[in-house]
Amino acid sequence: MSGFEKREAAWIALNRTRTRIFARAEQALVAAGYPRLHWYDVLWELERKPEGLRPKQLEEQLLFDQSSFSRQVARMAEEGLLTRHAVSGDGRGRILRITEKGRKLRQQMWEIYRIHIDEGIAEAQQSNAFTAITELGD
Amino acid sequence: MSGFEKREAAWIALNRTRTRIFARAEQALVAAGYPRLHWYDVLWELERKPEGLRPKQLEEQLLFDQSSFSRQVARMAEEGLLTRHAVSGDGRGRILRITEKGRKLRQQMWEIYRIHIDEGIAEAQQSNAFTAITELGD
DNA sequence: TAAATAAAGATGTAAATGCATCTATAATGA
DNA sequence: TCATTATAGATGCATTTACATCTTTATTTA
Repeated sequence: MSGFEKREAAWIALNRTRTRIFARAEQALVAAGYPRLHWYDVLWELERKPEGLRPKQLEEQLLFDQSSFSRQVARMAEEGLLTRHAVSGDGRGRILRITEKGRKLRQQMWEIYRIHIDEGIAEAQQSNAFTAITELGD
Repeated sequence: MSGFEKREAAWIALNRTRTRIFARAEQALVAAGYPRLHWYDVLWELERKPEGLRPKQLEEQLLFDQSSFSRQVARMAEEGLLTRHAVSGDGRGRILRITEKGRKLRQQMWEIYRIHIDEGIAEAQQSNAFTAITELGD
């Protein structure tokens, strides 16, 4: 197997595992009446930075489209999950901060999300989905 | 590190790597005037099954939403990438088959996609993104 | 410093998505 | 066999996405 073929096999395993876990977790979250994982990701990044983050930073971190994210932020603010503040020293910018409601929601979502991470990774491991990754060599 | 913490770390690495490669590949495909990867995936599955596949099978395989996929298939058929045939013995069903145009497009998309797989997996490897996966234990 | 350029974020609009529901056919079972 | 239930796929409709563009403020440069 060539280097590229190994990397290709690793990609397939990676992508499959990720897609399966992601789909199951989202299904469970929606079934429980919670938002989807791209909202979770924003809440999590904001929770780790109590001083707040600018939309631009989050877009780059999470690889989100700028305009879609602008509206996502507006929706999340409407739901009371985060607040948008003016930035001292840059009149163009905003600082996003998570709210208590946002923290609580993230925690509740995590209780569901974690189950699917745990089960999904264990399942991938048991079915040897990761051998393509461990056999990449160096 | 507990078993769960290890699996959680593996998930984070997995998800990050997948997201990065996926985003870069899609960006490159769109920039080159090609469709996105969920079209690619359908073309690829169909190319591997010359006898054709039913929408239901593809939905399950690729974890697509039924109604969205129904319309995606219609768009792909409009573009001449696949054909929809009646199924003998089941008046409800359809059989999807890739066309020559579909095969050609998949090949062209692959030439771009493969670069990002190769680079992205190599990069992840070099930055030790996979140690969380190799250290999962047994 | 004034003009030109860049950067951050918002918004108009067309297309895509996803839930609920519908239609048509198949399978089940009383 | 006829009525009930299940399955495959399509569609109405409201929401979300993403490209292009716009507005506002900041930075650069002539």
